[in-house]
Amino acid sequence: MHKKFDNAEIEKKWQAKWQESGIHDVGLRDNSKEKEYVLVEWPYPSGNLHIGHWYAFAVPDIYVRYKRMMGKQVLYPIGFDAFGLPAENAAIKRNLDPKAWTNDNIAYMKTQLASMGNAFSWDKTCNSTDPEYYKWTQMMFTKFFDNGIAYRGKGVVNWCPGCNTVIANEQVLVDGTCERSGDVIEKREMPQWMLRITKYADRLIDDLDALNWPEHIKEAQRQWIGRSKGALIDFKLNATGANENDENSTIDRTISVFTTRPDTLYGATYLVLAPEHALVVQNEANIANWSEVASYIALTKQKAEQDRLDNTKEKTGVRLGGITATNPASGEEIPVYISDYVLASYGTGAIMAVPAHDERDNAFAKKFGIEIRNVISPFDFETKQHINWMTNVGEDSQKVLAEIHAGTRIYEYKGKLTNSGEFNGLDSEEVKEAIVKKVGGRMTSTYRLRDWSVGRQRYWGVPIPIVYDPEGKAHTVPKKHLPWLLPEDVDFKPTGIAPLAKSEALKKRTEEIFGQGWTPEVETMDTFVDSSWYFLRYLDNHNPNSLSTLETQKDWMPIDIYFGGAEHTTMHLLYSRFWQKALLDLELVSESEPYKRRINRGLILGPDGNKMSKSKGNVIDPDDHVKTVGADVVKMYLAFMGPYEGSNYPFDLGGIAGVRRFLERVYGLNEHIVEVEPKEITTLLHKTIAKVGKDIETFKFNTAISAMMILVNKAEKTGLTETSYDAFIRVIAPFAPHLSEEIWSNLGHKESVHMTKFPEADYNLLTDETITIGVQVNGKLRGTVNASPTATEQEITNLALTNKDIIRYAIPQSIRKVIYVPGRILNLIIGK
RNA sequence: GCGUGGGUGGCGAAAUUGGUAGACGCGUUAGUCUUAGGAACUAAUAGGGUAACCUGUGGAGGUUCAAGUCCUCUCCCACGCACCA
Repeated sequence: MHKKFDNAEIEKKWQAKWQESGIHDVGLRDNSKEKEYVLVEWPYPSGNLHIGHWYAFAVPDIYVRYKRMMGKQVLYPIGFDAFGLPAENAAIKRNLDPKAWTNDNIAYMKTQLASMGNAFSWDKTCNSTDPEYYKWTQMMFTKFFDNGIAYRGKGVVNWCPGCNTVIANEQVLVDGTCERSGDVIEKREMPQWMLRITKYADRLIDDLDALNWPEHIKEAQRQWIGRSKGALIDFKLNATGANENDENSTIDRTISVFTTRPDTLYGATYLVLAPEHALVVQNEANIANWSEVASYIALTKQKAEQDRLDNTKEKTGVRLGGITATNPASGEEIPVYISDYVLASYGTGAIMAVPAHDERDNAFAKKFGIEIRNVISPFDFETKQHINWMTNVGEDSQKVLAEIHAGTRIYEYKGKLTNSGEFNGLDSEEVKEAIVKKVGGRMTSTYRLRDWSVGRQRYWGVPIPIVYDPEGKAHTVPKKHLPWLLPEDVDFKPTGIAPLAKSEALKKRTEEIFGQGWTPEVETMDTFVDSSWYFLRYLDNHNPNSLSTLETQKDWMPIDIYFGGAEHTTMHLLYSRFWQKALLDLELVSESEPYKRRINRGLILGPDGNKMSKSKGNVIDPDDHVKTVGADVVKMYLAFMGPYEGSNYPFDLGGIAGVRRFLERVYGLNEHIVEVEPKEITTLLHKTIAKVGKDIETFKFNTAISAMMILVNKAEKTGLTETSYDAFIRVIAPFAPHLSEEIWSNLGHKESVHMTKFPEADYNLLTDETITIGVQVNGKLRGTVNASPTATEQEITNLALTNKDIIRYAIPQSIRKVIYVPGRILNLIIGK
């Protein structure tokens, strides 16, 4: 029976009562309860909540409420990651104060968040733009600086010549132009504040093993860090031009390359340098075709890294005229090229190219007519055996082998060395170190991961707490001067110099504190810094003396479960893990890993199947739906759409009415209360309790809801006892917190339903009296039989053979074999 | 291009992890009730076929008594790729 309910009224009433009684606050530590720290990624206050925020916060709230009803003390905080580009852009565009814009947004979003009715721990909240928050961000930065983790390095940025400033990747259009000025963006190397995350690369990979994360997330992190083991090998450079014998020649006579395949050294028939490689510019005088080289370098600066690495595109490059290198193994003189498929940021920015055994080198060598020399053979000449995969090649293996030996087919695997002097016939894996030793190289690892560039030439961020003495040496701002406040007398319109450089107040403050001639750092921090430690501040958000005490951390850390978006898999998650480890080394935290468990939620797409974005105009505003159908319905519908951890769902409001109907039925179920209910209802109730609990633990809220629907459908027909209804309301309470509270109170309870215990399933009540078993004949389903769960194979077979659907296919005499899977299926095999 | 995930009815999905494919919900169709319905209730609903049956989980092969699930190859889609957060 449907019974309409006034969602607006119910929500208002209970939200007020919850707030008044403070039942969602965590309060002080309760030693009688186990702790559970549930973290959701804090939002950027962009202006208003969209449906993605609901998905991100309201659905995990089911888990939070369930855990509380299971007797845990649960921390479920929320805050705002409020520094960032959008505030600054809004400020530039509409001439607003970024601080006011941000604070207005936060205030509005807080009221919207309250309308969700989540069990947020509002007593533990924070905001990255609050000086009481960012003073700790600055304190940690100064510690990092003192310990060599933060340093002044060099990084590549997007430079817009039109705006005369650095611009974000986001502001670069696909064609490589600036979204604001339309100018072609140039890659420019500039001095940058960096954090030495690469020093932690091995720990970041190795510590993944112990984490209870989905394997795919761990793997994505491993790939992102990209550890590869190989060798550094020096090649001698020769200038064959006029300057060769010049004492004053600036030529650097060796170049170091990184390779994962030192075993192929004899096959290195040329070298390739990244166009940005320092040696190229330094050797201008030795390079015969300098103008050609220079124009190629200029062209490279306009290319995105992704395009440079695109293997489907034709390789380009320029040979350095007048320069050669000596292969340290074979002693041969080989040509040197520059090409954009080699990146300055990876390895040493230079490679030895082995075109017979590397696809990219092969494509390049073919285009430039360079010798391709086979040095690894998949054929063992001694034993006359093909090695591993060769035996599986569908083609004529003799032909394939001949092609490999002739250098007309690439072979990228291990094998036996050939054309490699004294190493011929040896195993490619075993010979690596010997070759490296012969040429005076060394084994090492390199990483795809680069140090984290944290400085930004922007206004709306945490000021980097560094000042420079009159000699230009950097010093940290002492702790007593923190927070090192963001000045407000700033014009942040882009003019080519950092906004903070225009602040008189900052300049004056610096001189007053440190003395004449001292100048402030004018860069602010990347916002990923703020979100690298916020979960620590939640724990101790009012503490003026510590970012978070070790005692508090020991209570709550590591985070039991971290819900977030897949887009943060590599960057945010890696940065914050690094931050935690860096803090551990400084003895500021108690744990080496911040997140015990991580779940990436699916992505809610716009109705058109694209990612929601304001520019595409496909953003769904949840407020209207909350008004018409209610917060419980919106929340439950989102939970019902599909598994939480999973794929992407185009948001379609069509189904929301079904959830509303369901809740109306739940509300009307009190009209079906009976003195005695059928046993099957009791069984079903206990099955539902067990299933809902299990599904919440595994974030399959969708099937939990479907199980509750099945129970309600049944109970409406047969009736249920008040005890059962009472239990069911507690089961649904985490999903529909407002309505369940209303029903609970109507049932005469004084205490909040959310303060009660989640029901326990009685395992004695879980077994059905009869089960249905599918009967197959030769693997095809031909009928079903009903039997007791304890029936034997013989009894089931006998039943099947009296069933006329089945007997048509399988007469007893024809049965050759019987396969019985208890409680599931019976397969009768007939025939010869 | 590289990395990660995914492809099952008209739609969102489920499938006890190798065992009755499509639970649950939306939508649709027919009927009931109603002054009325964009309400509620009842029934049907993967496709083909009058039926018996046959076909069916992106595609092609394979393993198995049995494949959405395992193996090989392949096509397509989404997300991330370091200054958006």
